[in-house]
Amino acid sequence: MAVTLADVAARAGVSSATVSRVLNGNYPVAGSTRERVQRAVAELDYVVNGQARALAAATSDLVGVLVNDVADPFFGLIASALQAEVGVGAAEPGGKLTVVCNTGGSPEAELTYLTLLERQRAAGVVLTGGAVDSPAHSTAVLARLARLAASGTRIVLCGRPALTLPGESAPLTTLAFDNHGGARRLTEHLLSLGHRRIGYVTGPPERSTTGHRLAGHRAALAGHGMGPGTDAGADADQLIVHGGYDRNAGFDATLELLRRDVGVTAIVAANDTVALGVCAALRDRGLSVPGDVSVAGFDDLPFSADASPALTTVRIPLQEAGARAGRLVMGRTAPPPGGVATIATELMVRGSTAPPATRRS
Amino acid sequence: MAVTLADVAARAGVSSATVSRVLNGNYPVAGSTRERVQRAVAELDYVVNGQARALAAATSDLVGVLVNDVADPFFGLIASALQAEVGVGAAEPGGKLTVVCNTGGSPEAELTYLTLLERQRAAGVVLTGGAVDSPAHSTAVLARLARLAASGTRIVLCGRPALTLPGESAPLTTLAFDNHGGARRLTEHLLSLGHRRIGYVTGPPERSTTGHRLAGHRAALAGHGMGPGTDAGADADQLIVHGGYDRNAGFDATLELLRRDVGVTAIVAANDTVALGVCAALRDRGLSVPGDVSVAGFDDLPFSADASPALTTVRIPLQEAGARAGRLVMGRTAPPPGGVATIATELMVRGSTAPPATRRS
DNA sequence: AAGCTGAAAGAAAGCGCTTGCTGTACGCCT
DNA sequence: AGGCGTACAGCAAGCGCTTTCTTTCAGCTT
Repeated sequence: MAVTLADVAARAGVSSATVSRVLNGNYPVAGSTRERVQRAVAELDYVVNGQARALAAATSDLVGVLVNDVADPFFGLIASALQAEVGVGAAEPGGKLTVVCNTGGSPEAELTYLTLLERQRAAGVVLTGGAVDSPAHSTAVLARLARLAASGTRIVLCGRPALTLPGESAPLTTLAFDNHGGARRLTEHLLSLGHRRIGYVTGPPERSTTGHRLAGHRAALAGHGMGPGTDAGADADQLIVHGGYDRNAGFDATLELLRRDVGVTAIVAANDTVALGVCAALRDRGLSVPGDVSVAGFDDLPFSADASPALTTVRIPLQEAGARAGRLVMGRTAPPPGGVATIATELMVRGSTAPPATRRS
Repeated sequence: MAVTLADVAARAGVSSATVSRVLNGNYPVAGSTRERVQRAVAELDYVVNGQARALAAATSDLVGVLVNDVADPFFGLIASALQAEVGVGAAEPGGKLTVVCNTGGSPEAELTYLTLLERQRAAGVVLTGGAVDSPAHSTAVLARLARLAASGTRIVLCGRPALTLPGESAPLTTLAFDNHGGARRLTEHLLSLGHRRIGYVTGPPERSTTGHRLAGHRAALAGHGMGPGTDAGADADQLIVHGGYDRNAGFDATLELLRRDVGVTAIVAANDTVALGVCAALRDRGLSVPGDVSVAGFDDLPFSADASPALTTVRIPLQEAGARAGRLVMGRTAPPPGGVATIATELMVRGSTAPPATRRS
């Protein structure tokens, strides 16, 4: 049915080995022969069978990327940039296809997709966000990754905690986001505006990012003498609500915060999506942003600049990170020394934060 | 290096054919033998080589989806739902990996990825949005699709114009969005609010969607006696600005519309992203939405409900469409009769549209 | 003119799997 | 008891390519 190498060879009057060599250009072929072969290829509209090639040459044209959900702009931006980097002019030899796997944050799905990618002998795998910090899961993932690495699959972690393979000294290649620093600067910004009662809506507890951002927030408070041991920090826990990474979590958490009646003048959200929910809840209760309560997010997703008021947030250069992960997984770039590179984050001050309303006590 | 079928066979004391049969479960194997094989598989941690399997069985575990850009929520939602549908419990036999290809709307990229997918002998291909309505391109794409179809690759078009393979009577399986109807109802909504001067910012001219939406808009106007031939429709062209699908296009187009000073009381945008730009431009000029000018979008992307004011728009059930495309491309669902199914759109009335401000003439 | 070199082409052995066909041994029928 | 059908299991032939090793042959050297 389909045209094969042999067909092309027959038409060009050469052996299939020669055709293969013309196609791959890694062996001397006389100019005239090359031309004849190329003509035959064009005439027959021959397209190499990637599976046969992969089997024979023990290579693969696939790169996998594990994301929570590619519909989430956070992951979409990473995946998009990665794909652009990996796909290269696409026809170019070495250009690879990107397999997107939505894990939904489920450890089982993550393992399953890892197996599927191993089955396809993927050339590389990029793991993003979704890490669930359970030791059991980490162990299982590590086992899979160890086998992948052993079989030559390049592995890159992007925005998730560094992982060290058993028996290795350096961790796997990792692009870590500076969540801690970003969160710290964000809270410092609020403090410098004069806020002293700052609510905080966390992300899902099992996500490592959640902890890092919260820690940054606390570091900022501590730096202003509002640490846990201090007077000002006495009811610090009351200002924190545990949420999740979606809009509704922000909405509900905000209602809870208001119910506690702790007098917040600002609320920091786990990320921009949550911040949207926070704003919605505040408006729902008749409070204006930032007139009554300032709101800040994290990630600087595209919609954040267009929200009204525009959201003060912390920018993570997701596209740069995705592109860099792409280069790393293709082996076009050397891994950072020590395996781990930290991606800087940047405070974006916009309209959703302002000094607290002056009120008589 | 890697564990092969033969290794498992040796360990289980059977032939590799038997191992293959146990793995595929498509041939009778005695219970005791099956068990022994399964134990060997587990002990050796065997993972089948997908490429070898694909070559031998002439099957593939890949499904490709061509999108403009997966970072764009419009495509991200489709891709995500598609992936979820196609990936099935993932381990399940028949679960396929989704290859995401960003074409950036470029015809060449589209062709290149189609070739790449043919090379991998993809089991199916879903083409979304990005169609550029140039005849040359259509012809080239058709040629590629014809070959793919001939080799058994299932093809589904999602949100792009139906295409008929040369020599075929029925078009390829297509999920078409009812852009025309949605746009018509949207404009009718504005008309019924009392708007008579309605600006329109189009999408990119080469996109088929652009034409359909604009046609729907015009149909609504015509239905209210405001067609091109009428008095009211005399300067209809002045009310239309040609734009693109991004925020800046909306911003610039709006400024242009205001510059023309045609007295618009409402602006319909090509899509939600554009609408965001429209709102930004209006605010930039000191106009309030919907106080001074009503604004409407299209697509009902997730951020639209959270914009403030919340955006009146036309909902396209992108996730349903993606999931359905997934089922079709997997052959789990029969194609719609006639090949083409139209996906209904729904008017979502929210806060960004209101009756025009009463003004003395 | 014989021998050598090196470039170019071919033969053929796999890569790891599936599957049609060929055994083989058992149970069952008559 | 002899012949058959049935249920498994194995053999071996590919799937379409890459790549090692061999062969061929033109062009030089001495």
